[in-house]
This record gives sequence, C-alpha cells and structure tokens, in this order.
Amino acid sequence: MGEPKCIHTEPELSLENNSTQEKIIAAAHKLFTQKGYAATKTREIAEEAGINLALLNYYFRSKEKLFDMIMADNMQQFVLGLAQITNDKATSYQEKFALLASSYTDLLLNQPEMPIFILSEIRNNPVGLFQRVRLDKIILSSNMFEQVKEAMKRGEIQQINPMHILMNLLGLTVFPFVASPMLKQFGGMNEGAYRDLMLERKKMIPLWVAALLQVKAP
Amino acid sequence: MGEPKCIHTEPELSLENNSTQEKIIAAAHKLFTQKGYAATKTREIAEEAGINLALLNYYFRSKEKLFDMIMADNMQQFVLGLAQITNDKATSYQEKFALLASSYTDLLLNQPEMPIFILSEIRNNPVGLFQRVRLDKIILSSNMFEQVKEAMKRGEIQQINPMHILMNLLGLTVFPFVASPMLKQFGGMNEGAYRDLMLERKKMIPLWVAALLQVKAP
DNA sequence: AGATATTTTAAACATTTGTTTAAAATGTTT
DNA sequence: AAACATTTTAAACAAATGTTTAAAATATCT
Repeated sequence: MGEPKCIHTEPELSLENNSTQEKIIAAAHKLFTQKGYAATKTREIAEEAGINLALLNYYFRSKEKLFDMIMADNMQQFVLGLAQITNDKATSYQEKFALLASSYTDLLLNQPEMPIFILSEIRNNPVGLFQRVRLDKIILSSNMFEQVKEAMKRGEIQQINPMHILMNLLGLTVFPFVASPMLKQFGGMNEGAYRDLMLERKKMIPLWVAALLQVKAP
Repeated sequence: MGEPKCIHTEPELSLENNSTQEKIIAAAHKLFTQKGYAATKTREIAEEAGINLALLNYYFRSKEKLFDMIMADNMQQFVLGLAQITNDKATSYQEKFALLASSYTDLLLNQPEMPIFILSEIRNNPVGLFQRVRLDKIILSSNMFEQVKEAMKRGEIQQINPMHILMNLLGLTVFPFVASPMLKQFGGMNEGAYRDLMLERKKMIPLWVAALLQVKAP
C-alpha cells in the first residue's frame, strides 16, 4: 500500500500523467464545472471516470484537494489570458479589445460553463482563491489601461473610470455565456443558433466597446 | 400531530404569515441565495432561523419544496420587472432602456447575489423552472422590441438581431454584480466604492446602449 | 523467476444529512 | 376546566457521502 509514484509531490494539473489519473481529472473537471463542488459526489466522479471509488482518494487525498486543482486550472485559463493580452506592448488598446473579445469567445465556446462555475464557487470562498493567481492591480496598471488613459488625456476618448471599460468588455463578452440557458429560452434558440450569435458578437464587441468610449457622462 | 393550519394549501411566499414560518423563509432565502441548494443544509437553515429542525419539514414538507418557493420568488423578482417594463406602451424604447438599467441596478444593489444564484441553479435544472414564469417569446415580441424593429425600419438605428440588444443591456447591467467579487479584487475596491460605480453605471448604461445601436455591422 | 513496489478492488467505517416519530408544550374552543 | 387542535421539541431512523482498510492484482526490478 505505497504512495502513488509522483503524484502527491507534484500535484499540478498536467496532461501527460498516468491514464487513470487523467480519467479522474477529466471526470472531476466535467462534473465540478457542470454542477459545482457541493452537488458533485465522489461516487459520481468515480463512475464518470470508470474507476474504483477508492482511487480518487488514492491519487488526490480528498475531494477538496481534487477540487482545488480543477478550480486553479479553470481560474488560470480564465484570468491568465487577460493579463497576457492587456500587457502586450505591441498592440494598440483597440486591438487589445478585439483580441480579448475574440480569445474569450473562443474559450467560452469550448467551455461555456467555466465562468458560471468560477463565479458561483468564488462566492462561497471569496478569500484564498485569488492568492494563487494574484491579479490585484495587474489589470488596472496594465499596458492596455495605460494606453486608454493616454487616449483620454489626448481627448481621443471620453473621461471614464477604467473599471467601467473592463466591466463593459467582460459584461458584453462573458454574460451571454453565464446566462445562456435563460437567454436561449428568451430567444427560443437552439444550440446552433446561439453559437452563431456568439460568433457575431465576437466581431461586434470591439466596435461596441470603441463606441462606448465616445459616450460623454451627463 | 395535525397538519399546519393553512400552509400546505397555499404554499405561496407571502410576508403576512406565521412568525416561525417567516423565520424559516428568511433563513432559507439567505442561505440558499448565498450558497446554493446543495451546499445549504437543513440544519443550517434551522439554526439560522433559530427554530427546531423538525419544524422545517412540518411547515414545508421537504428541503426541495422550500427551495422551490425561494427560487420561484427570486425568479419572479428577476424576470417580472423585465416583462412589465418592456411592455409598457406609454414609454419609448430609449426610456425603457433607462428604466430597465435603473430598476435592475436598484434591485441588485439590494440583492447582489440573486442573479448568480438563479443562473447557477438553472444550470442544474434547465427544465421546469421556467414553466412557472414562462417568458418564452414574451420578451422578443414585447412592445420594446416592436419599437426597436420600427426604429430599424426607419433607419433610426442599425439593423441588428434584437437578442444582441437584450444581451448588451443585461450584460452591462447584471454582469458587474455577477462578477463583483472578482471585479472588486481587480479594481482593489471596497464595498462603498463598488456601489458608487454601480450608481454611475445606472446613469451611463442607457446612453451606452443607445450608442451601441448606432454601430454598423462590418 | 522471485522479490518488491505500485495499482486496483471490495468492503467497511464514521459522519453527515434529510426526514420521521411520538411525546410534550402551547393555543383554542366549548 | 375539559376537550380538542396546533405547534414545538428531542430523539431516532435510513440513506447518502467522504474516507479508510486490507487484501488482491498488476507492474517493475534484480
């Protein structure tokens, strides 16, 4: 009854691992993301992965440890792109808007339940989860917001709190995925039609955000 | 051991009910909305309400029945205003945008966790929850969207799928509440500063939505 | 092949959790 | 006050759930 070979010492979410470990991670990722931590049972994960229940604790010590890995991976995917794109000095802020809308739309078309999962789990654990991926002031002091502030000074765009820009960009991009079950119902749309709508938005959002920047506060 | 007086026959969420029933509803509303169905335990609700555990089943038969009431109440608050405002024939579509942004902002400032609760629970139960508050095509065939379509014909605004308008309006308004823990961290903001930002948005969103309508598809 | 380490399995354990039971307490009616 | 109905309580129950155990199966090494 030895410890597993190299799992507990390097508990990172990698894909070139043992096959059963992969199966567990894949099943856990699917179920946790779909239903959240509390609603997902260890026996469900084992069944979905097609493995014996005890292997879950053998490889990951506990449900919570397994969850933390899935969550960290989701968080990283969700916020790492943000930091990278906003800090690329080779692009203008308009190009960054387009890149953000584009890359987030692509990401969410493949993993539509990621943001609602992250946001609903964060509310239960507001502390600690951000310590790994600490973006405290990385966003507001990013190259993108420096460029935006410069454009404000030049009078190219209206004076506005940069947080509004971030909220508008993410709101326009992410919200349709967060609220997709409700919005599909509102529009009487199927999966395909909804997807097409998202692809339309991918092109429109940069134009929309640019237009918002021209609106003057009353 | 008789049945409670008039509870099971009129299982609606009203405020002029028995005191202990009120206490249970208040506690359940708080905990369910805060943590979701699966993460909320009946013993927690009883403790929060300051009542004996068995009273929960005495008054509401089961955890699920209690949850359904809380959920229906939340859903109603969230979507009923939408139907009312969008179908008021006395207002222009621009006025409706302002009314929607304003009333939703006020609602969410008082109950910030309502949308994330609704949206995260809907994903677990996509069916059935909408049958009570059926808004299938009420939104798209509302007076507001009739007015918008007219304005498109007149060339007053650009041609666009009306769903985009709904998504933009709700995305700009609701998303900052859905993602508030994350966004507060991004901006390094406290509760008060965040609230002020939401009040600014309340004024800006109608102008922003109006500006979006002028953007031409590429 | 034999020894050793690793992985997998079935079963059990200890809590947790939703619900029920039966009696006690409180309220209402006659 | 007696009889009845309603509400509250403590205790128990049955099922679900996260985890552990010890043995069996499989792989790895010498």
